[in-house]
Amino acid sequence: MLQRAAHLLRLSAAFQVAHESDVLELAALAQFRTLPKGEVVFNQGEPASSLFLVETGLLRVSRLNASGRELTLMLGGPRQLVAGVGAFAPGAIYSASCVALEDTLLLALEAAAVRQLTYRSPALAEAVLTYFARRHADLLARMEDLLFSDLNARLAAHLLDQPFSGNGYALPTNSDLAALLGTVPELVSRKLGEFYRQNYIGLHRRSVQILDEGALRRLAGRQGLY
Amino acid sequence: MLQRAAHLLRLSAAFQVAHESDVLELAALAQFRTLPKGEVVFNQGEPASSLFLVETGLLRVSRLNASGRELTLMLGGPRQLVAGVGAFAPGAIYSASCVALEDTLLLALEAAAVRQLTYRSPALAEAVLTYFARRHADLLARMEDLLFSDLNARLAAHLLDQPFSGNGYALPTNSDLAALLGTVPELVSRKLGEFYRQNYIGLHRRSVQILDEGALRRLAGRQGLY
DNA sequence: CGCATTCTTGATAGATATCAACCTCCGTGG
DNA sequence: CCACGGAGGTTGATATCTATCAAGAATGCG
Repeated sequence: MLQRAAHLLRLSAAFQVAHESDVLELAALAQFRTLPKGEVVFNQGEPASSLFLVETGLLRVSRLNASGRELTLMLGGPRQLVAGVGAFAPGAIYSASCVALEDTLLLALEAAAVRQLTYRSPALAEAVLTYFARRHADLLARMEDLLFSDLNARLAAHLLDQPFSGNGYALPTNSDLAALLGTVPELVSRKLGEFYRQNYIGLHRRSVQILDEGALRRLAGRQGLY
Repeated sequence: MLQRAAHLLRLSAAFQVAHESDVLELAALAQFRTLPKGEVVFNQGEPASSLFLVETGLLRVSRLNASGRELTLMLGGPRQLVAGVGAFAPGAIYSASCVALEDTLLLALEAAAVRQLTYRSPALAEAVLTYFARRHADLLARMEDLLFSDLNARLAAHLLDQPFSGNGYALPTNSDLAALLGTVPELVSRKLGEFYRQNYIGLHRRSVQILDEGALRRLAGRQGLY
């Protein structure tokens, strides 16, 4: 179990370059946990007691705003760290909520312990600081995208970024897509319909295939994000 | 000079809780620099060789997007750190540009040296990590605000957040305000006009006074940001 | 005083959000 | 096996907000 935890830690982008002894110390503090689909991992505003590394499954981190709209900040799949920044926040309060979108197996690390270890180990501090800086840059890019590109561009970019394994990408619900793209379900439905009618995509039973990649790239107008 | 640098470092939010010996080491690496108003400090995409601590004056950090719109990410006044996150970015590339909005006196710290020091000193690592986490949370709040509140709310919040020292807040140009609020100059002009006509604010020669704080708070619909 | 920048304002276009109605699909239980 | 119910999807009508373009007015600086 400890070996498995160490293995997962070594694979993660956040801890990748940390020293081996740090990895082992982290692994000793870690606990595997299984979550059924739909389970809440943490809620915005709660004390940030843990951070999480996904082994298998998928987590969604999102913020719910006052008027009921939801914005998905990140999807955490295998090897991804969730609540990494939150665990270092002053006051250590989660600034978003997290739910399992699928049955998920994850490694939970106690936030306070990780903080102490990180402060003391140069290699770990380097890994974590670099990870934070990257997340910051990603967030800036995302913000700019949400602010300055229109929904056609965001949806096109999202579709292009899906790994089209075999035949088609199974769409999440329109609500979920809307939360990812920063809009509402109705507009997702409309835009998907438009793309379909213009033969940019094939669409059958919530399974999408890209038919005209050039057109989508033109709409996206930039390198992929999401 | 070294004492002055150390003093400034101790006052900054980012390095505040660091150990005294770290402060002295940082101070030894630091150089004061004076910039005339309008001077470019760095440009997006350049190698991030330095980070900056403002002693007096004002810096603007902003991103210019493909279609020519500008978004101001932060204003760095006295005691504030600029490019702190960028200096730790993988590849160490500035992810935004920075200009002096006023004549500015700042302390320049060599990024590579700061990184090394930060990795090695637990107290400094803690200060910097905490600072990063706070910036991350701030950025999330800003993003949500730009996405989900309308311009009335953003402008009202901005006005409420100004320190109304004595009689009135001297507005920056409409372009500058637009970059702060994520919109275009014309709309800033219109909204300011509306607020004035409804007697929410007094407006004379680019100097604003709040006349109806309640109305502005209602528009803002939340605690201040900006 | 004249020039250049910025500000203001109207007209208009376009994108996004909202509300409501209806439809489709799918699983469940009678 | 079929009927039912509910969640999610689609679509139209409409409102609102934001952006754009262009012209003229105000302002400040040399």
